[in-house]
Amino acid sequence: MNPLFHMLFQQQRVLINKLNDVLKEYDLFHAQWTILFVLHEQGPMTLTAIWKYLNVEAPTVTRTVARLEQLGWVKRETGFDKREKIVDLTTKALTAFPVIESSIIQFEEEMVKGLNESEQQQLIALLQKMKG
Amino acid sequence: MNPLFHMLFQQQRVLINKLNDVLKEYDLFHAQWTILFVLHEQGPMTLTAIWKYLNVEAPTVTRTVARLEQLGWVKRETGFDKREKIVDLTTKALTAFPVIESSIIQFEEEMVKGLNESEQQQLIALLQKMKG
DNA sequence: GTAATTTATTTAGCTAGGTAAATAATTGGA
DNA sequence: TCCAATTATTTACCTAGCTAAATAAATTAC
Repeated sequence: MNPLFHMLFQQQRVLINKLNDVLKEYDLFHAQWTILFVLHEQGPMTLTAIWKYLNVEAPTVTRTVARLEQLGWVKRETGFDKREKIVDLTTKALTAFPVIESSIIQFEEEMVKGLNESEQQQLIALLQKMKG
Repeated sequence: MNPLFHMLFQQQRVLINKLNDVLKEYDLFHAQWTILFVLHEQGPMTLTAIWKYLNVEAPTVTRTVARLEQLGWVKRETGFDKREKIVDLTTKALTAFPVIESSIIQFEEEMVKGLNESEQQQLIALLQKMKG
């Protein structure tokens, strides 16, 4: 196995586990947080808008949004087009958001503190270049 | 969300999907192939040796090895220490290995062809550095 | 205006990661 | 020696990707 690929896999798994660990305090998992983050950034979105934005498949988003609704982070309403469901943050989510976000930012800074600004840019550029 | 993290996540998902696509021809998934690869490299191993080597949790390996056994790629035998199971490749796996491996090598080369040797080294080094 | 096609979402079922706890065999200590 | 602790594996059950196919609503073509 190409050592670069192996490293990407390991790195990503470690990152997800650490992220989940930070989010544990708020009873969230990383994919759930990602959706809350996107909704906070973009405002109410349809399911299709979410999965296209995140570049994952529709059923994955359906499931995670359903879970977020159960947990009270999100509400779903049928749109004018009755096929689509519009997803929006609840007040619970809006209230909790800044606190969670600051935890995440702190974590992210901790994670990349081994790299200076230029190295981060370089890493992003190299990853982009690999996207053959 | 930190753009670097976001990119790592996307990259890894794209990579796994493409890998699975290559392996489809052989009725394998990437995690299954990884275990076959390790066994080919290291010879017969206990489950514990495998999950420590791959740096994943034991139940994940138990499940995947069980599936590989069902599919006839691998056999399990109890060791001298009756707690441990020793996993080994079947003749089917040994026969198919070179063919699959060459597909994978070709795929890997295709994937990194946007990067020259020094860029690959650089990328590995930067990822390593992030491992805070 | 109705039938065919497209689009949005969901359901079912697979792989693959994780944790927590159960079981069985081995090892160590009093 | 025998009981306690450790170790190897498994089971049960989460999250989170994926594909394929079902359903329902909207759009298009005739």
